[in-house]
Amino acid sequence: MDQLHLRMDSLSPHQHFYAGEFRHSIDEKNRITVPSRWRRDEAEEFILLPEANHLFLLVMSPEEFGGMSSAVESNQAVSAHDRRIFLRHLHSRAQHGIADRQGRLVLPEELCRKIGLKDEVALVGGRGRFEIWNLHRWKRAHEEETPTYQHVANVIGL
Amino acid sequence: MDQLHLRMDSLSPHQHFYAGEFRHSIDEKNRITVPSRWRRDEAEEFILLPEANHLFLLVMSPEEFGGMSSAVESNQAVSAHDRRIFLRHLHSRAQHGIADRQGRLVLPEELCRKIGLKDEVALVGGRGRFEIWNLHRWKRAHEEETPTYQHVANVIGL
DNA sequence: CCCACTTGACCCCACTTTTAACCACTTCTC
DNA sequence: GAGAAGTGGTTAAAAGTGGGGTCAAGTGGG
Repeated sequence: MDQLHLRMDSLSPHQHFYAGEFRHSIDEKNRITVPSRWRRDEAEEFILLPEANHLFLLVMSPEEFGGMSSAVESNQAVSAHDRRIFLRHLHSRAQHGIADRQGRLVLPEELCRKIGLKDEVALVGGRGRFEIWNLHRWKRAHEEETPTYQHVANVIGL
Repeated sequence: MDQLHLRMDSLSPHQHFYAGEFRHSIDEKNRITVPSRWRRDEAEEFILLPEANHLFLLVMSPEEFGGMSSAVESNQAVSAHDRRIFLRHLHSRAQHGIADRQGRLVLPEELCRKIGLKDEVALVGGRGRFEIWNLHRWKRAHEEETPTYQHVANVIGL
């Protein structure tokens, strides 16, 4: 199983970097502006992937997602059965998202409800992907619960 | 035969994937609308392949099916006899399906009955193909499998 | 063997709902 | 102060859905 971890970490060497943390508001139509520094071209396309227990929303490029998918698919450390199940979950949880010309991403209603994205949210940079958190939850995880965050971070490999 | 499964999982040389899970209704004429994001071009042609024990219906492009077929054919890990049997099953189970101009796919009556596709169904994305499930069965399967997903997900770092 | 009738597939039209494109204004940054 | 970034709201287009009409293939009877 450790090989899987290694594989995911090393998959896209050319990966785009999203640096920093932004606090934006999400409007009544569940739109959120992607920070201008994180945009690459107009009419940008993203894949939205809620974290397993709806702690935050992962946002990445389709290429990144494709790489993730094929990394799982070709990983021989896990049984074929488990890979099938996992791939099904991965793809079924993922959603398409397209930014408008103002650089805003429209998030599905259901996703926002489950993750608790309303009013103020935090956009947290990462490698190849960034995360959208409920602001209060982010503050808690980041500032107050640093050890727990550290632990999660280690698992995630940030 | 397990090697064959392995092989089928790892083919898809092209990167096209269907992201997300849609809950649509199937009408009285057994028509189901393919989500617009999943459509490639007008008058689209699909291959319908019921899963071995009628758990769900696999839908894919003819090219994908061709690739699947030839991958089985050229797999040297399985005896020629087994390959012949498997190929015969594969081709006998497969059916043609064409979408109308509204993007709806008409499913054969018998297939719907066997798989239990009526009223509400779930369209589950995948790599190079998507699946059509009876909604209740999908919910059950999805929830039951979650622990396994959690396990793998933690390792991968989602 | 041909004709009439039945059945079912397919195509198109009309309506409803959802989505995304666009415009205008405010705020922030340099 | 100017330009870029972010926000709010309206409008137009596309997606989804239901139903009806038409044509073709299949079937049975004369």
